[in-house]
Amino acid sequence: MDGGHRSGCPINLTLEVVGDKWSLLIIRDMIFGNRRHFREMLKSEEGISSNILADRLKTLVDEGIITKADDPSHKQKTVYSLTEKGIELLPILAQMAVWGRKYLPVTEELSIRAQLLEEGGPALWSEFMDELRETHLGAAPRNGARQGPSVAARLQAAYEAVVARRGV
Amino acid sequence: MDGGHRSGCPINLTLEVVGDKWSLLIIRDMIFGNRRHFREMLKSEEGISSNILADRLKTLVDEGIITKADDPSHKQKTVYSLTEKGIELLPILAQMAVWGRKYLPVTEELSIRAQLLEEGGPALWSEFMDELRETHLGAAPRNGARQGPSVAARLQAAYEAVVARRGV
DNA sequence: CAATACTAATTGCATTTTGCAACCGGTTGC
DNA sequence: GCAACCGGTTGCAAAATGCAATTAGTATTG
Repeated sequence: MDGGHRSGCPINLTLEVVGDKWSLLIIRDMIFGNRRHFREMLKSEEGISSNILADRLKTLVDEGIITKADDPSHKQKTVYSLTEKGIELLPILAQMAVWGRKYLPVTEELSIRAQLLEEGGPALWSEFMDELRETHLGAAPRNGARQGPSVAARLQAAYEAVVARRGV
Repeated sequence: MDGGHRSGCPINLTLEVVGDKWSLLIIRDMIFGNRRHFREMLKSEEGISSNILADRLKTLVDEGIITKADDPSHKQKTVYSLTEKGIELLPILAQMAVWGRKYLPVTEELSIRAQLLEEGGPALWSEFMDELRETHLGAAPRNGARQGPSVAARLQAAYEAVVARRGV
């Protein structure tokens, strides 16, 4: 009747899908690190192991959060892309970043992106999500899209500036 | 050196603390259901078992997200309260509720609160968090506090109206 | 054209976490 | 005095996780 769900509460259902220690980190790497291939994701900051990564990618595909396709440039490569459902996880990640930055022992270089995202607020998240729709869904740039460097590029530049200032 | 953390990324650190299937449900019940005692929390919609509940409450206390105190009205009762750190998890829950309501098979009576929270936006979340500071931290009402029924009361009334309309 | 490195995973196995049900000593209200 | 309630604890089975080695096929390099 209910597909084996514990309850029909939206928070509970969300936790049933992404309430583990790895799924949202994979989404984070896809969104902020533009990682699209298995080997790239395997090099996550936190050291995910290959069996867990393979399992989570399968689950995320089944849940409609990402899609999987052959990479035309390399017969053995697989490209993973975010769906609209996956792109809209960004506000959850953003709020987690706000909370983590405020209350947990973050490192400066890994939280500079979170700081910019917090300062930019929902307007910046929205701009970023539009970029992700272009990158992952092949959507056309939205009307009135901002000129200049993309949100992804600005976040990356800020990260690299911190790394450069503080040394490798 | 780093207290055993996988990385200093704010999203990762947040997931290390609340990245499981139960912790945020306990917080949800404390925030939206005003559940403060062990036996109340045990009756969660999803059926948490007592050993898991005891374990998670201990962890949440250790992490500074909730506090534990004797209930003066009953020698054997323990009252759990949210800390400021715990209250500020509300935006994460709210975003999860938005996403879950949009993409997962929620039930109407369990998502009406999420709908009101989404419509009210960050301003309503902020008002709700101020109420929680009064209830859990003994804070004074903020200046210019809204008159009339509290956010908690409004959410509860909306829930009960749906239940009444649709039958038990 | 053979050696090497890279691709997305899979396998086996040990450890950890979860879930279930029964149980516990003490307290409270009737 | 007794049933219901209090916050847990215990024992045990099942599931999830973590690690290291391995796989079969593909691309690059000398």
